[in-house]
Amino acid sequence: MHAPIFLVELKCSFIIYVIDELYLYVLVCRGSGEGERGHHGDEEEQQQAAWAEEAAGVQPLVMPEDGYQWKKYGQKFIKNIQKIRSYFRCRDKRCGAKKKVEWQPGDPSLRIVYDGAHQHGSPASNGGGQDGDGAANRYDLSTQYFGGAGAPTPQTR
DNA sequence: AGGTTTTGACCCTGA
DNA sequence: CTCAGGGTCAAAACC
Repeated sequence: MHAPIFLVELKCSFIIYVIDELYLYVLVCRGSGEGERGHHGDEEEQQQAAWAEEAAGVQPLVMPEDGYQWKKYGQKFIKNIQKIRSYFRCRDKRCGAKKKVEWQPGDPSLRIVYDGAHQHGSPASNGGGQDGDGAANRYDLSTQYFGGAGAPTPQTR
């Protein structure tokens, strides 16, 4: 049923499947695009980064930018699929667009599900806009994994 | 001081 | 009717 009706390749790193008008699946495959990370910060940061890397598979997971600005409002470990899912919502209140990003610890691929359509133009492609900052929302998912799923979100309800 | 992100708890839906 | 899973909200901490 969910047959991709559209396929786009981005920089050989991203493959986007448009399943529906409102749903978009993105698979991030880190094959040749090796990002350098020789960052030296505090000891704690290094330690956490190391743990995060180890947990995430030694590869940094960064949410691909799509020109929109998102605000994270939740994260959960979906044990059914053994993946961590983060919930994002468009910064624009007028816009009811939502976004779910899920990834598997130790797996460099991401799956992004767009829910709903934006009611405004892309801030990044706005010629005379005010913001136009599409590179602002960089979510390092690997660190999030460390914080959110270190203990598979007990969620003892 | 303001805004954003993170974490935990609560609520709702489906099986 | 009960249990489990998923999603959202709210408060606290950090930048």
